[in-house]
Amino acid sequence: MDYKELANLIFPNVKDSSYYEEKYPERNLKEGAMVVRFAPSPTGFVHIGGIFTSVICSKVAKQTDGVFILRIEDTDQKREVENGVTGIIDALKKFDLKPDEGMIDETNSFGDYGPYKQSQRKEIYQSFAKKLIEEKKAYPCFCKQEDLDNMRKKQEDAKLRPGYYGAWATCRNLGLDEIERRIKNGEEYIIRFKSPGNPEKKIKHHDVIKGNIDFPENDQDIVIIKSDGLPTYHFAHVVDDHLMRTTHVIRGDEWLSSLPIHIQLFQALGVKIPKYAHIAPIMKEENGAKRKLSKRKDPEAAVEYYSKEGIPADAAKEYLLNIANSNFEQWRRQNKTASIDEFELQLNKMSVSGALFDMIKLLDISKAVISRYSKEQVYEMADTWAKEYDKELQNLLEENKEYSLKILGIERGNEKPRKDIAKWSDLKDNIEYMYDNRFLNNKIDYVYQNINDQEEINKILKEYIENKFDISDDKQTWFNKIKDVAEKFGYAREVKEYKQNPENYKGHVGDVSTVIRIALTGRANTPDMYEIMQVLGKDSVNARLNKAIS
RNA sequence: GGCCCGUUGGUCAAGCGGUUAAGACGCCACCCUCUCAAGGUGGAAUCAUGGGUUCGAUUCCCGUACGGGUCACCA
Repeated sequence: MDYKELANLIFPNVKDSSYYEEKYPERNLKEGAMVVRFAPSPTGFVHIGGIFTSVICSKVAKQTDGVFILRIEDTDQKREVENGVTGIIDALKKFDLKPDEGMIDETNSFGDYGPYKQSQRKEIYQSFAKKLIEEKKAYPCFCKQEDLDNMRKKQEDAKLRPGYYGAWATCRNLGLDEIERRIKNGEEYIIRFKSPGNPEKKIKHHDVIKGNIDFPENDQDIVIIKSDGLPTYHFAHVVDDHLMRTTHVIRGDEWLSSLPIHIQLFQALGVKIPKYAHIAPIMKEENGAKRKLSKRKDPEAAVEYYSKEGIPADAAKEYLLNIANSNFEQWRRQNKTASIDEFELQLNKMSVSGALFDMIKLLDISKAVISRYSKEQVYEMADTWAKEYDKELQNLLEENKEYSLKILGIERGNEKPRKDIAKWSDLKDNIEYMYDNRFLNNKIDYVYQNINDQEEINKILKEYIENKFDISDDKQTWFNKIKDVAEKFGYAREVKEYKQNPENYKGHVGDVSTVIRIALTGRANTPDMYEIMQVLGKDSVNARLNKAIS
């Protein structure tokens, strides 16, 4: 028996690796085009870090006329969750991240380099594992978990580096006959890579984000094919990214330390090593300590959170882009209405260490993003959100769409649009009082401010509604009339006038307009009152002020 | 513990041997103003630490401290 026969004994029915090399040829792309992939596991929880990686991948692919692949890494069937792939696809859709190749549902994909789900690529991995066995670069290992545990214990007791390497790699030296006998005997085994590494030697690596890093060579005989026939991450990564002709592996930096393994595997296969960009995770501060955003502890780690709160996907993306390249903010200031597609992301400008997640900053960005939307866009997005999360808001918006649009249009589209909505869940409180059927039928708790004598208030409101208010006034006339009311009752027409000689007046026009505002809306702070009256209309203004008087 | 990586205001961060150490969020004050939001102006606030190298270190080197990652038939 020789190694070729051994390889045949282990993988009798797989194609030669050259078949796959031909099937998935070098891509014919223009110079500098980047082929990248987002490769999550379908474990049932889409982490914002995944969206972060995807945003970066998709951006970089688009910028270079490259390819953005969605590959599903489901080689661990124990952790897999039902509809996990669908969850990932839906999450990407929500953020408008469109892969150029990859999975489109639980089992189907599009693109010429598929399948894009690792469990469907079993034979491919086995083909390459077979090649390694033939070349004596991999071997079957019969060690049981128990054997490995014992070995580890001995190593620990002797204060040695743990692991399956060198002299500890007992199955490495098994004779062919023994291997054959044990396999034919039905013993369970896995395939290990026979590492040629020497930890005394260093390998040099240049990471696109992290820069130059030197590692000791790997000497662990890592598992490449598990007992269920599926590959481990390390092997799947190398085979897939080679066959998919990935140019840049963009992934979380928790992978950085296994890089020596990956490089070794690429070399053993005799194929080109892609460039790597290891991104730092998004962190969270807790009791003074930094840690990765955790799916168990931090609601904002879940993509679901953003949907629930009604934070627009655009806002989350801008925030993420801002974490990725801090010059994004500057670009945004100079290109206020441009699509983020026009921003050029640079991988090598990304931070080497993880940024703390800052909800306040996100919300600030979100306010700016929403302020740029047209009233129609706001309507559509808010309504879509409300359908799922807030029926009451949905009713409000839909019972009179034209009217709702008018409300949403207040102070929108100006030079300096309002920035008071950070998320759709804020909206109801922002617009609710504008609807007569709510406002007029509900009991309103008027909390007046500087002027709070009810008689005085009634005098002001009556004067205004009976003698002054005219819906057809232009803004200047409208405001002059409020000043008239102020003057009539002993309040300064101008705030400045009052501030100079406060003893001459009971107050100023601002106090008077506040009375009207509160009577009109039930609140002290609102957008521009003139616009509000215009939207409400004559009858509503009348009814509201009269309601406040009585 | 071994191996990697990192440390500039409260946060995100520019910076690449000589700078008054940008900018943004947040905070404070003022201005604008019919309220609020926005906007404008200004302010407080930073180079972890000890040694080198250098005419000169935030920047380069070494140590220390602190933080992060990783050491599976998980990805």
